[in-house]
Amino acid sequence: MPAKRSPARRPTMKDIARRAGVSESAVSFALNGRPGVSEVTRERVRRVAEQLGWRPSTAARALSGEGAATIGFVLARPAHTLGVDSFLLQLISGIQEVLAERHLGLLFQVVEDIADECAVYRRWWAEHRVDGVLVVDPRTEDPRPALLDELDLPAVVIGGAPDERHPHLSTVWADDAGAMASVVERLYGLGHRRITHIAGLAGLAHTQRRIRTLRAEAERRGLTGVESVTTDYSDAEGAAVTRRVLSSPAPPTALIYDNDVMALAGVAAATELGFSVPADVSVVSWEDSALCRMVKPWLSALSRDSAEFGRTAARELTALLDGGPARTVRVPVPRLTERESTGPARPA
Amino acid sequence: MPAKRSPARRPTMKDIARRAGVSESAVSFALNGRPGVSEVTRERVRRVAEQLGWRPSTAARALSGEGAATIGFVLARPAHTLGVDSFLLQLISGIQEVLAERHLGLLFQVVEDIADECAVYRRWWAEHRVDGVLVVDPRTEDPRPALLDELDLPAVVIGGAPDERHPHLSTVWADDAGAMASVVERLYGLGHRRITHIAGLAGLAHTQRRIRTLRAEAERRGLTGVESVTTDYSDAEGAAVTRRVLSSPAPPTALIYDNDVMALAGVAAATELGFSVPADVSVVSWEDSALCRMVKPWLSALSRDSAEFGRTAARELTALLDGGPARTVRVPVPRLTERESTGPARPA
DNA sequence: TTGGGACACTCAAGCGCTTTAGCGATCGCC
DNA sequence: GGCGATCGCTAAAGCGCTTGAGTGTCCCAA
Repeated sequence: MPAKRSPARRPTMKDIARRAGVSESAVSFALNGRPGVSEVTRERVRRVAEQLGWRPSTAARALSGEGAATIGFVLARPAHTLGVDSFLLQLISGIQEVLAERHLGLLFQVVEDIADECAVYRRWWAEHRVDGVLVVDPRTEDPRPALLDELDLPAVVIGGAPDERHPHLSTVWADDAGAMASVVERLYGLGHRRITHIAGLAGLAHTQRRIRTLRAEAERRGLTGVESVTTDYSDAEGAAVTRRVLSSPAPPTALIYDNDVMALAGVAAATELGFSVPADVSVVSWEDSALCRMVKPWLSALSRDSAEFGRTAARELTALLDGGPARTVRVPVPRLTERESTGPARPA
Repeated sequence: MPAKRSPARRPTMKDIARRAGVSESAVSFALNGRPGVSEVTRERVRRVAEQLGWRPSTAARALSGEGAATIGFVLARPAHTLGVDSFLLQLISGIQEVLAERHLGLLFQVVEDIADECAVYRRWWAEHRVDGVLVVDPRTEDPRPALLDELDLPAVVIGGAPDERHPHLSTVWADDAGAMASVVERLYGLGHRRITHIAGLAGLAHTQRRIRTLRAEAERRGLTGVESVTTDYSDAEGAAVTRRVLSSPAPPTALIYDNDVMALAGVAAATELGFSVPADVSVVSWEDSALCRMVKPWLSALSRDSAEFGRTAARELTALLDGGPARTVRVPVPRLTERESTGPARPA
């Protein structure tokens, strides 16, 4: 009978203390860079710890009031919506980069809706699981800021507009309004007068910002054939809306899609209807990813650095954890990368 | 001066004990469904706990030897590779579904390479952070199983082939070999004799399985114009390889791509070279996602239920955590969904 | 009537770490 | 040379929970 594998035991501070010939407290002081031990002892303790491969137990740390060294990230999207999303993974990898440096863990959860998301925050808080959270997809009517405020859970909202009512939350956002204005400006310059914006989820704050800006820009120029249509971001709805608006008596000559997936589906739908891109209709994707260069014509798109977005958000959160003040930081305005899907409007 | 917000305090078992007029241990017994308290006391304690909104502190639990109620997931991929991957998010959402039921957290980390991944496992283990891990992208020469064995960390390998050398690991896998055989069978039936397989990363176990099977199937049929080319899964390499093989003197009449992104890029590249799909060349994508129906022609693809894959893996892991035996489970063979990108080979 | 369980519960130790209080020894200072 | 301050360290409590070892009560069999 084979001897039961002796599972490697994790060394504790007690082991270090014994080996170094000091008390546990001395070890704690030494390892945490606190005063109370001499330099030579500190060095010795450090060496022993290193040698033993010691790592602090997060559980013990958390229990003695040090925090869980973990930050939380909840994604409230129905599972099937998660298909192809370049933004998200990029964002997460950016977040990770920053968190990893500080040895902070990322607790990740996917839930169905905002109510579930709130429940998760409550649970995490009660379970002592996270020190702070990153909030995505801020809504127009959003219960989360108030909740996080109540729980006193440090948080940064990704993609939200600044919100005075919750001074404890940091916000990292891109200037959608500015980007939308510049896109309209450009399309207008190309001669486009009828523009349809195939937007994302109606409840999202940035969707509303884009819609409002589009309307304002249209009014400013006296355009009447401009509208926004909200969708669920799926290729199916993107295609459906495209077909609908292009079949109307006075179809738009330019389409702005709130993500790359819909833009792609939209181009396919337009082509099927006999519209040529960009000769008959110009297309702009509000998300630049590999997808945009995977179809002909290449899609003109608003590009932003999603990973950097994530890094910025994570940095703000760590600043908050370090006791810094809540801030609102704006990442660079997404820029329009013009490729092949945009061109001059066909003269009426 | 506004009163400092009194941060809500989390109730502890002591609070419950006081309110219910029993000892802490009684509370523990009651709440954990252990014998030692009467039904009426148990019920009373439960009510008080509920009322107070109590949740066990994972930190305390973990410290008293109960495990961290968390499972780990490391993704070893260079950040820029993470662009568009439908499989991954689906997989994760499937995993979540199962873990959420059991209130298990998912600690997620993105790293650069396998060495880093191993370091993360060691750290998590030493820090008491996770009870088990899910391993993806198994390699042919993979240091991870041995490490996890050494650390005695329950783990399930996703997408690996069964491995007798590590009887403590569970494995969840799809039968790539069978799927590849069926694809070759079908293409052969359509008259294709020269087939190129644009594979993924050479180091991945399933890449090798597919390559081996393709070679075997070709030999069995006496085909000589069959080869596999490994890539990094990116659209760029997918397109480049496509251009190269289609420019050769005897170009293949069928292309099998190891993911949807490359298939898409491949179709675009082929079209640019003047090849018509499927008239001149058939295309199969080894991944079915919304992408495959977003371009014309619609891509024929191997479909599998990635979310279910994730659920299965998570279930195996929880079984392992519950003390169950390591197992090897096979998810259904991916099936070829024929759409518009495959057709009869043009007669020589 | 009494001894022995079974039951319902309490006590206290312990998980690995932080932190406050305290205790000798050394040091500076007038 | 005596005093308090400082230094380097130890002892011990506490974080919230689990758990094995009691303790007291009640009931039944002998």
